[in-house]
Amino acid sequence: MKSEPESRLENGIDVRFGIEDLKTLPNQTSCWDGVRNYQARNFMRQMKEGQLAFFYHSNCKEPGIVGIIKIVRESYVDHTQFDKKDVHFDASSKPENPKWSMVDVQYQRMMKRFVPLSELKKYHLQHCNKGGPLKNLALFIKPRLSVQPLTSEEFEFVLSLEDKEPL
DNA sequence: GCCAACGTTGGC
DNA sequence: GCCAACGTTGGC
Repeated sequence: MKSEPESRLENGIDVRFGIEDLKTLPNQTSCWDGVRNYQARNFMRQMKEGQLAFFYHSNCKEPGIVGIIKIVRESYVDHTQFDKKDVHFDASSKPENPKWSMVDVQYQRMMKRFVPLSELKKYHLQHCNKGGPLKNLALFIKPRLSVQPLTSEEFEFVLSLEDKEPL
């Protein structure tokens, strides 16, 4: 799940939400609002309580995976779509038939070390040539998707990188 | 700031 | 249903 850790104004509103921001919230829990892409929404709708996800920092100096979060509430209506003052207000969505959903996530822990996009990319290229778990990682196959799935094999491999030396 | 790789919109 | 024009994401 991607989010921007650096302050940036969108319609005069700061859209920053890094893992440090999640940590400071009550229960270290937050709704994952503002997703306005159907594929990303559908992936969130498939999420089950208790599942883990990587927290990915995007659109920043050092993009990559910073930590692990857990789905603590399954998909429900994203209220920000009806809020005219919200950055992600959607005039085309009606309360009787809401378009957008969100889940709640809770901070679990930081990665033992930051796993940068550049490193994931190296493994991806390696695996495309010689075969390996990151061959079809959605991060590269479906760029620009803010919520994307990993197979358990992909998840375990990425997780194992925190115990390896940076590539 | 640039721009590639998408997704969305809307005319026809 | 096609597709041109436009908007967004996000790395660089």
